[in-house]
Amino acid sequence: MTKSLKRMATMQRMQVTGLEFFYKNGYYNTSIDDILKELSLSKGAFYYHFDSKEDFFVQIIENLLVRKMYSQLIEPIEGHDNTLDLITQCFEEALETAVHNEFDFGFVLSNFINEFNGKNETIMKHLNDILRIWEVNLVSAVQRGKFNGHIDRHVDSEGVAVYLMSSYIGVRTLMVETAPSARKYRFMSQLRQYFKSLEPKTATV
Amino acid sequence: MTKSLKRMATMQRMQVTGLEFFYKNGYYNTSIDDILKELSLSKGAFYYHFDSKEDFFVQIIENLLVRKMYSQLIEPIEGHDNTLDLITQCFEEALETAVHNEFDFGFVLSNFINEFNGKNETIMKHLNDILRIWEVNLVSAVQRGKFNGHIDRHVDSEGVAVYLMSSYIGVRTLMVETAPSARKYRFMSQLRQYFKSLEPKTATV
DNA sequence: GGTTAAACAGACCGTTGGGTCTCATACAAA
DNA sequence: TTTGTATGAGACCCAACGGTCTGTTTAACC
Repeated sequence: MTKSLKRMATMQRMQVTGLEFFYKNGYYNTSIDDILKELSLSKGAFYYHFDSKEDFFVQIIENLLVRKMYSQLIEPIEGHDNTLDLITQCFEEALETAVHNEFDFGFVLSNFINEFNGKNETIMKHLNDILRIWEVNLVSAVQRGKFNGHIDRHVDSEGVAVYLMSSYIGVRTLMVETAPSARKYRFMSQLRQYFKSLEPKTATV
Repeated sequence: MTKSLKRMATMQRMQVTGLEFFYKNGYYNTSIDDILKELSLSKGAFYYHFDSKEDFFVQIIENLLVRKMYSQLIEPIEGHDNTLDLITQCFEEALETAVHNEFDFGFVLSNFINEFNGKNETIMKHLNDILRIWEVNLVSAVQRGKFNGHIDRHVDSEGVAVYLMSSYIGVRTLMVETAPSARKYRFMSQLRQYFKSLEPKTATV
C-alpha cells in the first residue's frame, strides 16, 4: 500500500515536470534525460514506471491535460446563468492567466495538436478526444443559452462552438511574445461585439 | 552567368522540397538527409549552397513563405470594393484550398510559430515580421472600409484585425483531420454574422 | 534478521542527424 | 590542352537520444 503510494508519487512528479518540458520545448525536443536530470532520477527509474516515451506522454494527457482543460475551459461554463456571460468570463480568466504567465508558450492543447499532427496517430486520437469534449460542451452551453432566452433561437450552436474554439486557439498563438495584454483586450472586446449579435432580436427576457 | 543560373535552380529546388518537408513533418523532425534523398543530392551540395540548416530555413521564409502569404491573404484584400466582402472571399478561398488539399497540416505560418516559439529567436523574429505585415494590412483594410462607409465608424480596427487573425489561425488548426469542410462552412457562417455587427448602424450607403 | 520484491542507478548499445573534409567532375577562359 | 573555379559526391566525426540490461539499495513481511 505504501509502496503503491511511493510509486504514484514518483510517477506524478515525472509527469508534472514532463508536461512542463513538453509544453515549453515540445515533445520531440525534450529528451527523457532532460526530465530525469531535473528530478535527479535515472533511466532505470523512468523505464521501470513507463513503457516508453509515448506511453509516458499518453498518461500525461489522461492525468494532467484533461483535468487542466476541464478546470479552465469546461467546468466554468457549466452554470445556468447567462451563457454568453459565462463564456466571456471563462475566456477572460483563461487569457488573463496566460498574460501573467511569464513562461507562456500558447495554448497547450493546440500546441500539441500542431506538433503531433500527421506524425503520431495514437497521440492525435487522444488530443482530438479532448477537443471534441470541449466542442460538445460549448455546443450544449449555447443550446442552454437559447433555451434560457439569452441567445437567439435561430443561432447555429455548432457554428458558434467552432467559431469560439477557433478564435480562442488563434488568440493564444497571437498572444505569444507580442503584446499579450493588448491583444487579449482587443480580442475580448470583439468577442463581446460578436456575442451581442447572438442575442435575441426581440427582447424576451 | 549560366553558372549563377544553375546555382539558383538548385537552391530553388532545395527550398521548395525543404518547405514541403518542414511543413509536413516540422523543422526539427526533418533531417537534411530527408530532403537530399528526395532530390538525389548530397550533403556536399547542401553545405555548398547554405551555411546551416537554420540559414536554409530563413531563406525559405524570405523566398517562399512571404510570397505565399502575400498571394493568399494580403493581396486579395487590397482592393477598393466592400472590405468585408473582400475579406470574406479571401478567407473563403484560402479555407477552400485547405479543404481540397489532401495533405493539409494547418496554417503554415502559425505551425512554424508554434514550433519555434521559445526555441529559436532568430527564426521567430522573421515569422513575427510576417504576422505583423498581415496585421497591418488587415488594419488598413478595415480603416478603408470605415472610410468607404461599409464599416461603422466606431469599430476598433486593430481589434477586428486581431480577432480575424485569431479566428483564422484557430480554424485552420481545427480543420486538420476533423471534418474540415463542415468546420469551414460553420466558421464562414459565423464570420458573416460577426461582420454584420460591424456594419454601420445608420445606413449611410 | 533474513527473504523477497519493488524502486532505482547508471553503464552500455544502435541509430540518427548536423556539420566537416577530402576528393571527383564539369565547364569556362587562356 | 591546360588551368582554375564552380558544383557536387560521400566518407567521416561527434554528440544526442530512445531504449536495454545488470547491478544495487530500500523497505515491507514473516
